[in-house]
Amino acid sequence: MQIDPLGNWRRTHYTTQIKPELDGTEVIIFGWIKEIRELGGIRFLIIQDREGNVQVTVPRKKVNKQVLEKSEALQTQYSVGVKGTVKKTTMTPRGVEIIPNEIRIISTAQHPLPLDPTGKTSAEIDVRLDARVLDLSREENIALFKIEHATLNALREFLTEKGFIEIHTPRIIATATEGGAALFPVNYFEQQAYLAQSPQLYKEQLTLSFEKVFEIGPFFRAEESHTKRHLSEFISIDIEQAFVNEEDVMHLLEELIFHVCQTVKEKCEKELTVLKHQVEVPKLPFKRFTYDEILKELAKEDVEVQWGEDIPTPAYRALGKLHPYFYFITHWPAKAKPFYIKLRDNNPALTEGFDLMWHWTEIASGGTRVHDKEVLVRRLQEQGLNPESFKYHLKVFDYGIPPHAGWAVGFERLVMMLTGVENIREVVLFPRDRSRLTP
RNA sequence: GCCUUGGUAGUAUAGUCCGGUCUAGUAUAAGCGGCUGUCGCCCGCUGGACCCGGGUUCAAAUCCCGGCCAAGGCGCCA
Repeated sequence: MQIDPLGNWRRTHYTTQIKPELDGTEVIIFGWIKEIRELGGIRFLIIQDREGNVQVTVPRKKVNKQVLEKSEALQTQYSVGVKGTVKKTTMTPRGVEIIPNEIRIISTAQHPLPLDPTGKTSAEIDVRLDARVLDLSREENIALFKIEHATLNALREFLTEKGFIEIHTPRIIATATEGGAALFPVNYFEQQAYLAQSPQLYKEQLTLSFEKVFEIGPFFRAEESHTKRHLSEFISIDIEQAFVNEEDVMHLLEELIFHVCQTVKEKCEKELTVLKHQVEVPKLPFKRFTYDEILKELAKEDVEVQWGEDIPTPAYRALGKLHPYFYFITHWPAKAKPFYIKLRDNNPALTEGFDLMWHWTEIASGGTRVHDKEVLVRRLQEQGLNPESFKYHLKVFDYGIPPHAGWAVGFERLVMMLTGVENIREVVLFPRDRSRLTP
């Protein structure tokens, strides 16, 4: 197969910009052959680019020899450039087609492809992830990741508007930041290091200088999880703010969720249609339930949870049926929250920590933090952690650390909510989980 | 890590319970041919598969054992 050079051809229009008003105009489009419908005397080519697709019509007896030969050599997934004349027509759904004057085959594809290029036969997630780049070229996936892009923009726009400064904390760390989740070890020259599980301690420290900070970035958990909502590498949206408490950051969080839902609903109408999904803009304020209230509700559903323990997944599923929307769970017991979460002044058995739930999935978690060094040391010990391992963190508390609060949102889980996708691996370009390290 | 289910052409599936006309069916993708208005085009033809190893049996895709792989659930965790 002779490959044509790109040469001096440059795209004049995306496929979606080909409109009936351009009737008679010569255009150059680039894209991939998604379908070929051959009717003998006439051949229809569906060319897809990242914006959509358009039909190129090749009437055998009316086109030149070059076009005829090239169109006969085409196979699905070939990358092509088409220079042609836009023709207004009533015979396509879009009301336009392109009659080619010249076709360049820029890149070929080896058949059989690992996935059905037309998408008529859908493949399983494992097969799709093995051929991920090809999978990502499906219009559903392009739509999905455009929504992710819009979500990220909306997040940054909102937090920046609220006066937060974007930061980047280290991914390579010396010790476990907060206990809890397992870490991936890394060889750091002659030292043992780990991949960060969260920016928690760093972002808290930075409230001393920048007061209001946020970070959007990947973190790593070496957990054995095998579920539709866990990854070994995931994106966390973290904020931390000085001189505020739990209530303030919960308010900020619900406003952020509202803003993101509204923005995506407005700006991604086309993408949501492709995904056959609707974003519901939630009503403010979100409902708030205390841990005790949740336990009582669960008891009514015959789901018993030992007071002080975390809520097990089946119990969350039951909760999701009772509350199919966003809601906060507050007043968590001290035992169920990490050492840096502040205990309530009037009842030290409870914390000023909260979770944001969407149906049965935990979307975010946060709270007021401990900013008293002595309390922090005591809390570390109570949770079986060695204060010596946290000496660099604790030192910062001698420099005038302000009272502060913050939260972290699981970005992929937020995107799942926005797109209606049920497997977290679908919303990650190249997901990492317990058994997947490639591609 | 534990539990459950599964592994059949490139993809998705039927067949597996109850072993034998299974020479393994179908759809889609691919190749060839036909067709001038398709839009999941249509029609005809062609090629393409039982995860690996062992066992039981006259006979194994099918039953048994071991392994590998996957999906999902649980725990962990966000």
